[in-house]
Amino acid sequence: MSTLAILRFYTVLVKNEQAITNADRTFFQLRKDIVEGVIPAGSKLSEMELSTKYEVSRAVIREAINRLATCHLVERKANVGARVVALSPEGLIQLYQVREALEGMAARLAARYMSDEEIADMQALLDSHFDKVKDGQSYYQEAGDVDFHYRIVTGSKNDHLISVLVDGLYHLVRMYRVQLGMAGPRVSTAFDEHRHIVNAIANRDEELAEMLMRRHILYSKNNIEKKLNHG
Amino acid sequence: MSTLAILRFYTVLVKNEQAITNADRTFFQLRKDIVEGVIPAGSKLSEMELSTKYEVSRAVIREAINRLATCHLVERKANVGARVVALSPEGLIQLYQVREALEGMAARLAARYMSDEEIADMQALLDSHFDKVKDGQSYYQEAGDVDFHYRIVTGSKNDHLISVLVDGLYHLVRMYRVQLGMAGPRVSTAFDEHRHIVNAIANRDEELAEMLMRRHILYSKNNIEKKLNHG
DNA sequence: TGCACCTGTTTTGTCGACAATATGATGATC
DNA sequence: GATCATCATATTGTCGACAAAACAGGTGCA
Repeated sequence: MSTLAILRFYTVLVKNEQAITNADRTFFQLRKDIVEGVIPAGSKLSEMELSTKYEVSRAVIREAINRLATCHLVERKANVGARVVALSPEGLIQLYQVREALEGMAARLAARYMSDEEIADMQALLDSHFDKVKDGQSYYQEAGDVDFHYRIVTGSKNDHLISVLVDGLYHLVRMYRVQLGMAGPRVSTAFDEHRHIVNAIANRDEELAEMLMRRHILYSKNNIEKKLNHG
Repeated sequence: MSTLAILRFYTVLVKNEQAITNADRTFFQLRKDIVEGVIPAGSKLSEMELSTKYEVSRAVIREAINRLATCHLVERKANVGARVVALSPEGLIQLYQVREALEGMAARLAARYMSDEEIADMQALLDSHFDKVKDGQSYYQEAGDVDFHYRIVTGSKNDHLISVLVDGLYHLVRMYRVQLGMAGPRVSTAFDEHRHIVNAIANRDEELAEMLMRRHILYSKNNIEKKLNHG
């Protein structure tokens, strides 16, 4: 995955997040460093060390770490401290199991609740992605994929779904992608799957939309598992 | 719902939680008070006020409030403070949409991963519930329902699923049940549904287990909606 | 050698005080 | 009378210091 794609991804995912307090900024920075592996997976987070490194008080670090714990990016133990989560094949499988359930439901609800305008926008987005993919600019695929999934999830109009996925699981997904280095390909096939899902949503076919989304994520999981085993 | 059932519920849900730090205790207490309406839904949480009331420092209260925010029981705004979530028909519907997705997947995974012994235990549990329901001790139904769902979720062996549901959504579900006063009935029908789900799991029929669980939750949602509108 | 215990050090948990921001009331201006 | 600016108040954000708990190293004993 190119640096440009990473940047674009971040822009998409973080577009509505703005840091107000110092704790916000520290949280965002820490999250970025963990996801991108600057702080290694499985390593211990020392409050003192981080407070000197990021030039804020321990209270701010503690708040940031607590928020990281809510995204499941770190795990805290009382009187012991916090560790960055470890990446494992089992963890990846569990992550995709939850994605399948939640994003499947998101697609169903998107078919029910998205406005005609939102659907049209998403179709236009897909068209522009198609042009780029056709032109060989496949490095946009990662960002395009994220953009697509992001729109479906927000289209569900379900606050729980949105927050669990966007604030939580997606960062973990990205952490796996970046650190275990899976950029795809699966470009063209995934693109067709996106197209089919949007069509189902446009037809207001909830059942099909959910089924196609679940398959899409299942395929994606299988693809990643294959890479993990053979690569 | 009787006080006994409430107590039993809590025992089940909280059985593996033990308070280590002061923040733990305060968090549990605050969560209890919010779920049971001692602190009213939609009300503002003042850090100073709570710190005097619960006799701990503001830092402890802040940590507790942060954890409440991760369960979606309160919402924080920077430089403004935290409010207890408001209960609304829309919120209830969204909550059950997510439950349907997650617990459906949990049932599927339970059919895949639960050991024969765990399944046998669950069948025995259901038998004992059946005896009690038959004897007219229907006040155990609520606790029995919770116990059943809890076992399915943990049976999925999926840490994300477990934490999102057990640490998060279930408390919100309980908050709706307690404060909008829905104790059932639906006792006997729900019981049959439980039986069918366990049978599907015992047969290792993932597809059926998920479908039945989703219907079970959907029925439950419809039942509650009906109560909200007509009662 | 292996295990238990004690002790000094390090790290986390908790506290009270100060700084920065929002809130609400008061008054001025159109 | 309504709207906006200003200021006092109250609340949250941040900090540094102390208390309590875990950790590591060494010592004594079986």
